[in-house]
Amino acid sequence: MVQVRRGDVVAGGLELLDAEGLEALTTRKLAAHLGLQAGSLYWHFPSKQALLEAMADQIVAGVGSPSPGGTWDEKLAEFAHGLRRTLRAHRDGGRVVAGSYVTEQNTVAVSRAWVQALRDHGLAVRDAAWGGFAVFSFVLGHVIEEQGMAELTPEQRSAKSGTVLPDGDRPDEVTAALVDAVLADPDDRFEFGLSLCLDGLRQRHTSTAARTPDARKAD
Amino acid sequence: MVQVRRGDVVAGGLELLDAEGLEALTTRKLAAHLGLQAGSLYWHFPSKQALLEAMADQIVAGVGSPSPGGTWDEKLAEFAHGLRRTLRAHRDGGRVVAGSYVTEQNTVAVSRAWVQALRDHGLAVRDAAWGGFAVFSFVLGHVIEEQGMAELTPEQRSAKSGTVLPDGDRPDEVTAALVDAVLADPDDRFEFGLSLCLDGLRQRHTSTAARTPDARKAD
DNA sequence: ACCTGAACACCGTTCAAGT
DNA sequence: ACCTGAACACCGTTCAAGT
Repeated sequence: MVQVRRGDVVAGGLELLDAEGLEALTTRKLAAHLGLQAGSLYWHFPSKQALLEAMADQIVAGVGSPSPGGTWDEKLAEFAHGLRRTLRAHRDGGRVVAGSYVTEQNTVAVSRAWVQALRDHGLAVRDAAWGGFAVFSFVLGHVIEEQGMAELTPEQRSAKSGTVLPDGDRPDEVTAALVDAVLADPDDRFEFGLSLCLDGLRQRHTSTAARTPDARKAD
Repeated sequence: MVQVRRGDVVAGGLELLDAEGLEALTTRKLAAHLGLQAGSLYWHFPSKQALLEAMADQIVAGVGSPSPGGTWDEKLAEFAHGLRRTLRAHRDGGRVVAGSYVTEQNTVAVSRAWVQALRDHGLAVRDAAWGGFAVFSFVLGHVIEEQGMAELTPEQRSAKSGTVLPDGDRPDEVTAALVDAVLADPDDRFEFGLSLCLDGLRQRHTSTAARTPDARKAD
C-alpha cells in the first residue's frame, strides 16, 4: 500500500524496541509492524546489524545540539546529561548503541558539534576530543548498568540484592556501602561519576593553563 | 561419555565465544562443542540468558584480587586495569558483561574485595563504593568501544574513518582532533579517561579530609 | 524503485523417555 | 543425576518474480 522508506524502517524499529525490548526485536516482527513481508527489509538494509546501527545512530542524534552560552565544563555536563537522556529514552538504548560501533552521519555530526562547542568555550581541542570520548564511555557504561538493573523483575531484584547481604543480620561496613550504592538513586550515582570526570578535566585544564599561560591566544 | 558439569558448560561457552564471537555463540553449537545434544544444556541452565550471565560472572572474576601494598588511588587504578584486561581477554567480553546485569557470586565477591581494599587504604567507604561503580562504568563503556572498533574489518575501518573527514583535503582543527582521538592508541585514551576519574576522586578525598580532618581516626 | 512468495539453513526451548 | 531424540515455533537471509 503505502511505500516505506529507510527512515520509516528505522522509526518502526525504535517503536518495536520500546514496545518489546531488544531480544524481541525481530526482522520479521518489524516487517509485519510496517505491513511488509519478512524479506522486504533487505531492500532497505543489507542486514539486521545495519538496521541496528542506523537505529543506534538515530538514538545518538537525540543528544541534540549544545546550547549557546556558558563555560566548557557546563557544555560537557550538558552533553553527558543529553546522552544519558537519549539513551534512556529507548528501552535497551544503551545496549543498542553498545552493540554497534557507530560512525554514521548523525553520530559524527554530534561529535563534531560538541567538541567544537567545548573548544569554543575555552577547552584545548585535544582535551575536548579525549575528554568527550571519556565522558561518552562513562555515560554508556552507566546507562547500560541502569537499564540492566531496571529490567530485572521485582522477584529477581530482591533475590539479587539478597545475594549481596551476608548470612548474619548485621552487615559489615563494606557490604552496607555496596547495598547503598546499588539501591541509591541512579541520578545521584550518575552525578557522582560525572563530577569525577569534570573535576579531573578542570584540574588538568588549570594545570595546562598554568604551564602555558598564553596557549589560548596562540591558536 | 564423560559427564559435563555446570562449570564445563561455562568454560566451553567462553571457548566458543573466543573462537567465533557473540553472534555465533549458539546453544546448539555449544552443545555440539561439548559433545552433547541440543537440548542437554537446559539441564544445567534454565535459559541461554542464564548461561550468558554465568559467563559474564566468570569474566568479571578475572579481575583478580587487590595486591597488598600501596595507596587507595593505586588500588583503584589496579582495579581499572584488571577489569579492562579481563574484559579484553575474551572476544566481545564487554558486550557479554554489558548484556547481563551481573549479581552472581564472583561479581559480588570481587566488588566486596576491592571496595574493602580501597577503604583499608584510606578512602572513605562511601567514596570507595561509588567511585568503584563510576570506574566500572567507565571501563565497561571504554572496552565496548574498543572492541567494537577492533572488530570492524579493515575495509569498514577505512570506510568509516573516511566518514569523519570532510570534503576538502585540509581538515579543520576539530575534525583533526576527532580523527586523532579515534585513531589513537586505545591504551592512551584509556589512561586519559581513568586519570580524570582518579584526579576527581583525589580532589574530593582531599577536600573531604580538609573539612573533617580526623575522619580517618574516627572509625 | 519497492515489494511478494516461497524457500533455506538455521535458532532457543520443551519434554517424554532413556541410563 | 545427566542425557537423548524428536518435536515446536520461531529466526535471518536470499532471490526470482511481480508492479
